Amino acid sequence: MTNFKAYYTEKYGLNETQFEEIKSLVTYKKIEKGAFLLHPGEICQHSFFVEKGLLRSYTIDEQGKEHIIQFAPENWIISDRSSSFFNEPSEFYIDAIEDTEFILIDTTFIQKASELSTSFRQFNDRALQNHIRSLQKRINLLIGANAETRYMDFITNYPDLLLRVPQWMIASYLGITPESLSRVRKELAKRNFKPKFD
Amino acid sequence: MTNFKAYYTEKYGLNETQFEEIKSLVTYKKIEKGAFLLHPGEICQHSFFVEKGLLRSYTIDEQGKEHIIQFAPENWIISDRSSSFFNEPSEFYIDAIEDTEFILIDTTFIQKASELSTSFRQFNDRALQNHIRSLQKRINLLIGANAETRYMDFITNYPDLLLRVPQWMIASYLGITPESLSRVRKELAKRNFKPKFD
DNA sequence: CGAGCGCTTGATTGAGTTCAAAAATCGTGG
DNA sequence: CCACGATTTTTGAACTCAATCAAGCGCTCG
Repeated sequence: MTNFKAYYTEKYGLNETQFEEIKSLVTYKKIEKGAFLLHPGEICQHSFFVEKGLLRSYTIDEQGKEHIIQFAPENWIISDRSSSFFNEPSEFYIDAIEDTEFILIDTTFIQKASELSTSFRQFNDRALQNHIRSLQKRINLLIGANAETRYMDFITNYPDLLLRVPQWMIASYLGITPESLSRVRKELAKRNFKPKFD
Repeated sequence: MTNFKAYYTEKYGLNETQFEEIKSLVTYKKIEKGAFLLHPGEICQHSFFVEKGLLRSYTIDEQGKEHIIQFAPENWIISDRSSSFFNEPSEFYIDAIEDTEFILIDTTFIQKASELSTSFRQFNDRALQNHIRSLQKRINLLIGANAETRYMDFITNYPDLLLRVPQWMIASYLGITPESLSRVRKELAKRNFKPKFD
C-alpha cells in the first residue's frame, strides 16, 4: 500500500496512527487485465484507489458505443460517486486496462470517516470539488474545442497514459472515432509535432 | 425570502429557529436584467439563490463565443464552486436574464455552517453530488447525442425555461449555433412535435 | 416609426463519421 | 523464439450533420 499510504499521509497530512486506523478498514486487491469491478445496474459500493496498474470507467450507449468517462492510473481514485451517494444503480462499467493492484475502499467507510474526522471530510470535499472542476473542464473542451485541440489537451495533461492506453480508448475518451484520432495524429506528425518522449 | 425559506425548511428540514439563524447571515438583493454578479478574473465569493427571476453563468472562449454553463430560475442556486472553493479567479460571467430578486449567500458562511451543523453539511454534500451528476449527464449528451436529441432533452428537463430564455441562449447552452437550433425546431414542427403547453 | 435584435431561411463549406480494406502491431502457443 | 491469428492503427472515399456566411423578415422598445 505504499502509494496509498503516501497519498493519505504526505498529501493529506495523516499521521502514522491515523493512517493505521484507515488501513485496517480497507482491503488490498489485485485483478487481471480485462476484469470488471463494476457493471451497470449494480450499486457502486466502493471506491478504488489504484496502487499499480490502470483502471477505467465507461458507459455503453443505446447504439452500443463505448464512451470512456475516466482513466485511473497509479494514485487515482475511481468510482461512481452518484451511484454510491444516491444509492442508485450505476450506468458505468469499471474494468482493468492493465493487471491492477488497488485498495478497495468501502463507501460507507468514507461517509463515516467524513462524519468523525474534520480533516478527512475536508479532504473528501476537496476531492469532490476537484471532480467538479475536471468535469467542467471536459464540458468546455467538448463544447468549444475540435478534435485536434482535445487531443493536444489530453497529451499535455496525461502524457503518461499516451504510452499505456490503446489509441481507440483515447479516441473514446475524447468523444471522436479512432479513425479521426488517427488522422489528427497524422496531421500533427506532418506539422512535425512530437510528444516530448519520442 | 419565501422561496428561500421554503427551500431550507421544507426541502431540507430546518426548523424555524435554525432558519432564523441562517436568515440573519444572508442578504436579500435585486438586480435588473442585464446586470452582472460575477466577472471573469474575480474570485467568486458568493452563491446566489434565485427568489424570483432568472440568472445564468457563461464563459466566452478565445474566439469570442459565449458558452452558457447554467440557467438558474426560481429556487436554483448559482455560483462558481471551483472559484469559491479553491480561491481562484473565476472564468465565468454571471448575469441576469430577467430582473431578478435573489439571496446573496457568502461562501465563508457555507463553509462555516458546514462545520457547525451536520445536517447543513449533509445538505451541502447532496448539492455537490447533484452538481456532479448533472455535469456528468451533460457530458454524456455532448458526447453521444446530436442537436435534436439535446434539444429534446432540454425541453423535457426545463420546459419552463423554454418560454423565458431567448432561443440563441438555449442554442449556446446546447453547444450548437442559433441557426442550427432554428432548423432543429423547424424539423420537429414538420414532424408535428409540439411542447405540451403550445 | 425606424433601428436593432432575434429568428428564419438558403446556399455553401467543412470537420468528423461511416464503411471498407490494407498495413502494422501484439500476444500466445507451438 | 518464431509464426500465425487477432487486434489495433492507418488510409481512402463517400457521406452527413452542423457551422458559416449572407440575406430577409418581424417584432419591440426607445
